[in-house]
Amino acid sequence: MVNVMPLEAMPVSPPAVAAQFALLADPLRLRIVESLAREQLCTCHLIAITGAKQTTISNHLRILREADVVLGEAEGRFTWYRLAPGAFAEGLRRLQGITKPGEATPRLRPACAP
Amino acid sequence: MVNVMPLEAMPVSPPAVAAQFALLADPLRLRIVESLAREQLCTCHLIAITGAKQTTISNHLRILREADVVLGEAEGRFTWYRLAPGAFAEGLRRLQGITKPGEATPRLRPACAP
DNA sequence: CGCTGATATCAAAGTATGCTGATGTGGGGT
DNA sequence: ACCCCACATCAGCATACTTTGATATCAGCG
Repeated sequence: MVNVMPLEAMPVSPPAVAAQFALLADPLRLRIVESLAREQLCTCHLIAITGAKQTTISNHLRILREADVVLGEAEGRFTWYRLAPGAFAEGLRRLQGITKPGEATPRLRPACAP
Repeated sequence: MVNVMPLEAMPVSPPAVAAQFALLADPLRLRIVESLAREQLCTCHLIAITGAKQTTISNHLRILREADVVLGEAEGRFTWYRLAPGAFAEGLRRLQGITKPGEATPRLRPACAP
């Protein structure tokens, strides 16, 4: 038996989720992701939007591509990028779990007897 | 005139939001935050839960404290930590904006005429 | 067919980040 | 008063990350 748990129910280990947040932890990469969430764009657009150098943009796009959160489709001389479906879904779920409680956090255990 | 925009409506610049995601970008820090989202804990609990060294935990708690996402309350020899109210709220909003569309991303502009 | 523009890749450099060991502090129990 | 425990701080090290300039690729156009 390898794994009978449905994908959605399978817990994602902290390292994997942290890696998703790490993708959003850079200001420039965050702007790229937020831009691609609105519309498809090619590299040159992102260069114009962000004001960053071509090499820098290309680098971040590779990072996002290798993390499977953006998809690049070569079309002639251009490469159109868009957000991968379901990208950051797990990160969103975890963040909702963190923020949700809202109420005062309970103190469930006595001081220091792990 | 200085600023008449209500706090909730004021846009948060990418660097500030990226900094929030950066707090969650480390696996250990993510575990700490998720633990504190459930219940108040003191340093020794987090040491036991995570298996990390005291110094490491203390370091991350200082980072989280200085970012105003956790609150520490000294009580005798112990320091009880809890998530600050409203912590990561802006990060959550931005992530919802990124994930929300769901549908296929439109291609709004022509190739490269910024 | 050679040139230009869009983009990817690579190596170098500077900076930031996390972990660790040593050390300081301060409360509580004996 | 003394000692132990919970916790914080600091400096050093190793590693990872971002940016940049140089260079390669590759499609379309004259």
